[in-house]
Formats: sequence, structure tokens, C-alpha cells
Amino acid sequence: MRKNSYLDYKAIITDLVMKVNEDADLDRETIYGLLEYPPDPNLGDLALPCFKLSKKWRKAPHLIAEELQGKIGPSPYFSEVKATGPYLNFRFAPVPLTREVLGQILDCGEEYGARTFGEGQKIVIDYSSPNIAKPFHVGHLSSTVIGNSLAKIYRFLGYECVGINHLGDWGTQFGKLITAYKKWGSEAEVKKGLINELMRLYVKFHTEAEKDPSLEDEAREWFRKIEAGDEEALALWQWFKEISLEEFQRVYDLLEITFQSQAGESFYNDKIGAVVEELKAKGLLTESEGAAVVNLDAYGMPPCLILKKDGSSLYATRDIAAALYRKKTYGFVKALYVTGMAQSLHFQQWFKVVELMGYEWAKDLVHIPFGLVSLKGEKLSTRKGRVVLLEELLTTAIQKTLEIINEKNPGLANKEEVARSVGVGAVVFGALSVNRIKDVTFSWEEALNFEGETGPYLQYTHARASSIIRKAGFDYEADLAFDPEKLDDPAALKVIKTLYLFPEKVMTAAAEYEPSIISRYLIDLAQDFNGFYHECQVLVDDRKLQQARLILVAAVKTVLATGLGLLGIKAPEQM
RNA sequence: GCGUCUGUAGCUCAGUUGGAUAGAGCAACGGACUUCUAAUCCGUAGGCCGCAGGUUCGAAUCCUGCCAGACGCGCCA
Repeated sequence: MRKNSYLDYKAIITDLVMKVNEDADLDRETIYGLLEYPPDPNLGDLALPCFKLSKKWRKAPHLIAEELQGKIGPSPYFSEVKATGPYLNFRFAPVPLTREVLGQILDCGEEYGARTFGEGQKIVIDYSSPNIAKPFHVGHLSSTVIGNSLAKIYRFLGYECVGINHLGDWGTQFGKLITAYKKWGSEAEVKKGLINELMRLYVKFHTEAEKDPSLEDEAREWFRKIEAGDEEALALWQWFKEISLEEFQRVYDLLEITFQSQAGESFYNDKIGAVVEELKAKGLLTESEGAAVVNLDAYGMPPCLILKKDGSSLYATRDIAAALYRKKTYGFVKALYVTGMAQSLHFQQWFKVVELMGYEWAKDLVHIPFGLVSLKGEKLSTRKGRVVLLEELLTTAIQKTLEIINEKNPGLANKEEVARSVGVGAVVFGALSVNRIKDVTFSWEEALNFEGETGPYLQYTHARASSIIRKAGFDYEADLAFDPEKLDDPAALKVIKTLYLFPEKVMTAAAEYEPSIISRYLIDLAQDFNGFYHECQVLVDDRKLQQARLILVAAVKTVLATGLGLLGIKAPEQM
């Protein structure tokens, strides 16, 4: 199947306008960029606003629109080209639209919208990256599902994506944990309570440390021992890490998220020395209050701390070491960091340091920030025990789904599997349905709502479409011929026009690193399809009509499944 | 104090990068299941697009200043 060659009305219109542009004083990109979708479908399907041309040609916009209308004339792709005031409106001719869009979708299947231009290029995506020895909670959801979705979107465009789980498996928090374990824990308790016990110890450390600040010194000393390779300290560190990884894995299994690399912070421990030497050799390091920093005054930023006064590294140091390592190892064309907006300054600082080191690829480092999750307006806090565990959220959603299935579709064959797909889908979609940057207040009620603009709504729509296909005995290999003229209901045409938009939406989502563009699109598609579903019976006596409508249903099913897949959500056949 | 981000219907959010009459969902109210799955659909109601200036043919969108909230600003990550 040929990707990269989807029906593109903007390109067609651009051609038409270029052809009648006698003075040849326009360029394709200008025209293409001007084209927009009219606010009211009664006006047309695409519009060329003539204000900007008016400046260029010193003529009133409405006159330009009229003139262009006359010059362009009839065209097989448009049923109407009409000047309305300063706009030149184009209406898609239904038959070619229907034939080409549905034809391409049936032809490409779940590759519809895919591209090849990323082939041979690698993108590394740093996402999820939880801290070891802390429970995996809803605050980690955004990074995990946004990163996962971006990886899928870019793969869809042909790129090879390396998903990296940059585990927080190094740092003073392990000193704290060992201190707490030594004082108040035991092997038996940890074996029994696993990460919950680790969290209990971690919380206890912080409440006790408020009364007795010397505990902090003890914690630092234990971390120093880890770094020095002390046998007991390292063994405990390793053990705590394993317990955490098993815990995280259960969540990743539920989400069906995998990584190509699990190299966490500890992995770079032996690589930071060289980075510090390089910074020194390039004359970037200066001493300030006993610490080693890179001064960024010239760029309006506070200095980037590289070494503490005791000589140990900081996270900027490790991030720089990791970036150098990743460039060398993967040769990426782009490196994405999906982390909270709170870290924006940190990324700006060390991106600038990499640039000052003379690496031109510093421009390929991209921070993908997202808003903060809070609980009833208060910050999440592991130390205060104020968190919602992600595993608990997922299993609760699955449980609720199972109850709904038992109530609405008790005869369903693989209930457990479907409940898992839908419950998890609800949670994932919830995290991907709004603009990344918005702060969110977690609410059980909203997270477990399955009606309206939700994941289950999309999955339900997909199941409905699947059901029709199944009942009709539709064959994807054989039954591809259809008469596009049969799909002339307004409701059907609306669906087809929305299907047409999919490839463009995927491109926008990638360019803006914004999975919610796809989420919003799928909601639009599902709404249009459900309108059609109520308006038009598919399984009818008229064989030709039924066949045409089946093709439309198959196309919607395909695009819904593809889009959900790009979000990391499953599309069950029945629910 | 300085910086970044956010502010659109009661609530949660879209708004095609400056274009035509600002759109959805939830909640409320009224309708549609012996029919391809009602986790659905149709309808009603709901707006000083935070406020005030400016830029221009044209602003929810760009600029400036306020107001409100979130986050960040040296040895945590």
C-alpha cells in the first residue's frame, strides 16, 4: 500500500489557484497555508480567505474571490466553487470524496494515515521514569501514557522510537530508605508488605526527621556508602529496586506499555566523571559557593548546578551525561523528555549547557511538559501518604466495567478481557483527552465516568460498528466494490468528511506532541458515526445500499481502532 | 521580587495558529429502546471568551498593563 498519498483537498485547491494565477506571484505554501475549514458547513467544506491576497493585489477581497470563482470554473472534485463575500468557498463533490476516502481506508486498513517520511530516523523518548521505592501513583500517569502515545504516533510516521524508562534509581532517597529500614523495618515486614512497607518506612522517615534533623545526615551517609560501593548498602539498594520494579511491571502490564531501555539514573553513575571533565576542559565550569556551576546569566537563567560542594553529582549532570550517551548510542534526530511542567527551567538550563558544549544537536532536545495532578486541590505527596495508586485506580475501573457488562451484556464471552480493555481504556483516555498543559484535579467520579466524551464511548462505538460488520458477514478481502452514490445521506457524508481529516490530524498531533488532538478527533468521529447509526439503517434489503453503508461502517471501525491504538487503547469487538 | 504556564456555559474542556453567527461533554429539563448493542441518539436552556487599553479591514486568538490560580527560581528529582 502506498502511504504518503492521501486525498488532500488543500493541495488540489492550491493547484487550481496556482493554475489561474497569471502573474505567477503566488507560491504554493502561501495558498496552502491560507486554506481553512469554514465554521458553518452550509458555507462549504474548505475556504480561501482573500484578505491577504487583497493586500498583495491592491484589490478588494470580495472582488478577488469573485474573480477567482470565475477563473477556476468547474472541477471534478468540487460540486461548487462560490465566492461568499471575501471568501472563496469550495464544496466537495460527494462521489469522488466518498470513493477516494473509503477506498483508501479499506485499502490501507489500519495503515490509513500512516507515513513513511520518518524511515531510517530515530527518536528517543524519555517517559514514565518513576522513582524507585515510591509507589506508582496517578501523578505518574501523564508521563507514562503521553510518552507511550507519542512513541506510537511517531512510529506511525515511520520513525523508529526508543522508549526509555529513566528510572529514578539513584539519589539520597535511598539513603533515607535504608536509614528507616535499619531503624524501624525488618526483612520479614518488607517481604510481606513490599512497596507498601517501603512507602510506610519512607513516610515514617520524613515524620521522624522533622523531629530529629540528624536523620538527614544519616541518610546522606548511607547514600554516600551506596556510591562508594559499600556491600550492605548496595545489597539493600538492589533489593528495594527489585521490589519496586516488580510493582511497576504490574502497572505496565495492565497498560500494555513496554520500553526499549530501562537504563535509569544509576546507569549513568560511571559516565558523569567524563562529562564534568569535558565541561571543565571547555571552560564552562565556574566555582560558586563551593559548588561547580555553569553560569547562564547571559541567557537570563540562573546557573546550572553540576557538582555539589561535597563533589557529588546532581540531576542536571546525570541528564547531560544521559543525553551524550543517547546521542552516541542511538544517533537520534530528536530526543523527547516527557516530564512535568515544573521542570521546565531545569530542561532549559541543561539544554543550553549542551549547546554551550558545542553540540549542534542541542536543538533536537525537546521538553514535553504537562500539567500537575492534584487531589481535591491539594498536591499529591508520597511523604504525607496523600496519593491515589495507579494500580488501584486501574483495578477499580476494571471492576466497575465488569459490573456494567454483567448488567448490560451478561452473555458476553470474554468478559474479563473486555473489562480490562475498557477499564484501562477509560483511565488512559481520561489522561489523554485534554491538552497536556492543563492542570488536573483527580476525581474518582470523573475517572470512572464511562459516558459522554470518554474512552468507553469510543470503544462502544467501535463495538457497535464491529457488530454490524459481524452480522452482515462482511468480508474485508472480497467485498470492496461499492456504489459511492448510495452514500448520499447528510449523516453519511458528514462521517466521510470526518474520516477524510484523519491523516491531517495525526500530522498535527505529532507536530505539536499532543495526543489530545487525536482524542478530540476520535470523539468527533464517534459522534458523527453515532448520528449516522441512528439516522440510517445499515442492514437493509437494498443490497447495493447495504454494501455501501457497510463499507462506511468498516472504514469507521478501522479508523477508530487505529486512532485508539495511537493512544495506547484497545478496541474490543464486543462489549 | 523575578520567570513560566493557565483563565471560554454552573462543572470539565474544544476552538483549524489573526478570519464568517464562539462549539462539545457532564450536570438540569423534555423526548426516543418488541428495531444493526440506550456505555447511544434528538431537543430545550445556559456566554462582558478574567479586566482595561492597544495593533488592523477583522482579536477568544497577537502586544502592553492589571487581577486570579498553579508551578519554578543553588547544592532533592
